[in-house]
Amino acid sequence: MPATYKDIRRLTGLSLATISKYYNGGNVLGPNRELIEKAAAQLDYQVNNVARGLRSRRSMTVGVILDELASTFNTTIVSRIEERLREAGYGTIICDSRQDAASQTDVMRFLVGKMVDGIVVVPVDDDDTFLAPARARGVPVVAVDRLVRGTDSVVIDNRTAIASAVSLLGTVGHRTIGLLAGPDTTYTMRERRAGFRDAVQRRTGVAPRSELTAPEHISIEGGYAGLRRLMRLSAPPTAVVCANYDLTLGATVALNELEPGSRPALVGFDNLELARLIRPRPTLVTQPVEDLAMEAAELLLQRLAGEGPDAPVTVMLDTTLLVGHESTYELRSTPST
Amino acid sequence: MPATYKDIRRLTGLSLATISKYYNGGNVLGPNRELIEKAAAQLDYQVNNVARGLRSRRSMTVGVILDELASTFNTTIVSRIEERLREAGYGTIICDSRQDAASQTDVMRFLVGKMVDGIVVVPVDDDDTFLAPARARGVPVVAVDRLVRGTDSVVIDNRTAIASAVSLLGTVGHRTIGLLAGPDTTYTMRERRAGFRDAVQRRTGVAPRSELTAPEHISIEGGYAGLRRLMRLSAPPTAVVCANYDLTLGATVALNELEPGSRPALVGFDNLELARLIRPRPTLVTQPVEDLAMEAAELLLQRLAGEGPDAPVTVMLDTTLLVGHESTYELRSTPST
DNA sequence: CTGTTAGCGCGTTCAG
DNA sequence: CTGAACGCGCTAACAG
Repeated sequence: MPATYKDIRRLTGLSLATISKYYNGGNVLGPNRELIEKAAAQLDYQVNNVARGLRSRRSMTVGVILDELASTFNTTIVSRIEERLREAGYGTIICDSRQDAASQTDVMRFLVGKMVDGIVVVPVDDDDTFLAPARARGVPVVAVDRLVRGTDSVVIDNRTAIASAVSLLGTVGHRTIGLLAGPDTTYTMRERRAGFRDAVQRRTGVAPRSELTAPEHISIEGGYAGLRRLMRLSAPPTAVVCANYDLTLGATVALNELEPGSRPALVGFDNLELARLIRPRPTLVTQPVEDLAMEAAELLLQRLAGEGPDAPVTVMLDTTLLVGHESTYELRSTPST
Repeated sequence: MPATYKDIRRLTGLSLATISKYYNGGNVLGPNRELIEKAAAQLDYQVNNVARGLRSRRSMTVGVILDELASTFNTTIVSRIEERLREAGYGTIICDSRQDAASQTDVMRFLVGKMVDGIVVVPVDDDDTFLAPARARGVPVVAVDRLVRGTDSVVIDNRTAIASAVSLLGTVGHRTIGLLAGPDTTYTMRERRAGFRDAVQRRTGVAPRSELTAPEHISIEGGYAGLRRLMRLSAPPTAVVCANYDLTLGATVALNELEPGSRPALVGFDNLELARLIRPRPTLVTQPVEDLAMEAAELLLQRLAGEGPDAPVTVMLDTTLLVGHESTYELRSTPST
């Protein structure tokens, strides 16, 4: 049975209002402060945030909905967001929608029912109807890694990211470049594929053959199967760009099974942990994942404080092309004579 | 401004008590049920869980404290626990203690202040004083992957896990076996190292030289550096057991940089995702991570329901030794003549 | 600066 | 089975 203001009142003789003020940064006389502090220590008192939430209409919790918890990208996002929000006193309720739209809808209702003050979401697809409960309640939502119309969004510049990879490969002589990317059902993949096609078109004057950009399942196995598929084409690519971490991982495994001489150059996406150790160092499109998370957290905190512009904000961050150490050789196209 | 019972009363003419009963599984007449349902739909009514929590003294949220969010092991744990608890109506507040004891203490206070009904924790080390706030409040705690005295714990049989790896290696002729493990500051690593020493002692009659079991930093880089260190010994091991996923990953990278003929046999820990693709398939000690999570969730739900034995429960699960496909060759010791 | 008073939205008595 | 009344712990007016 936790202690309450009443217990403190009993021990100090002060009124509830004074005690409340003490706990809410109001002005309380020195002697009274000490009285309260002593009583609180003795009672092991802790503010009841539930009662406080009922009164103030703020639960001091936010919801984070992830399309998939088991991904490095997302855990980094959550970790940073949680850290920043906790600093500000918010608890982070996490929900994994497991790439399932129906489950995402359930989770949204669940969170709104839990009276969260705000929501960060990495949506499973482009259908934003699941946001309805939050919108109806006026609960602020920040989308991460997806551009959602009518909602604050924090994304990376996907087109430029992929274009820079294509550009680098083109510079070192590659003419036939393949892309390993997921289906066009998400913003991210659509942008990356579009960025790829545009970049190739600009460089060569023609769009890449569709078999060079066919969608794969977004997974390690998808990357593995995808690279093998590309290399079996009648005119296989001499270089491959991967549009995602898992695809990069799978493609790397497949690559290592090929004869050294017949391996295409590879530009991967985002796998920083391993990148430091694998030799030759792979060339990578690197997302500023932590910045993405920080921007999302700050944006949400702003909304929670009732600040920020009236219109939805879109924050777009730049990626970095991390060129592999011994990549001059690695990236060079094998002469096609 | 969300709707309340009062709004429903206005639309139905029923009393607050009846409406409350409807939402709490009580007996309400058919016609009245329909009335309430219609009004609720019209008002887009949702129960205010904060108010409910104040009254019922249950916030219907639990806290999960992780020593590190950015680990596959932990994300799997969280994902499953979150799923199970949400089914039961509980929200999961996640907190990353980032391997820092002080931060772990902060987080515990934070969660208790948030009035969580229970806590699941993967502690950073053996010091359990951080549990004090939960104990003082009678908040049930379940420890995962660590044995905590006086607290419900769900762990794996670490000693047997490592012993089975040593046993397999011994069977195929290895006499000098190295271990890559972290320092003895956590239960897990202590058990695994002890299991290793015991198993080697049983097989050979003597304990392994300490340089064969020296602690490494638990990370990909630690595994990388550790394997290289072992191979530089005057009498290097012909086989190496890794006591953790990251160490396995790093050791694998280092292994691939060695001359094929001089590579030790490797038994890894837990890296299921990659294991399906890497050839030859590595031999792995596999933890039942999902079961671990489920047991923890069920145990906590039991405690939340006020059930279960009076004394703390320890659940110990078995691991599986997943023998690599082409491992008969891989695991065989190179004749040392 | 402090105390008094009146709820926040809901669950739970107890009568009826 | 239903309704009226009270209070969970705290905050937000007001008075003083």
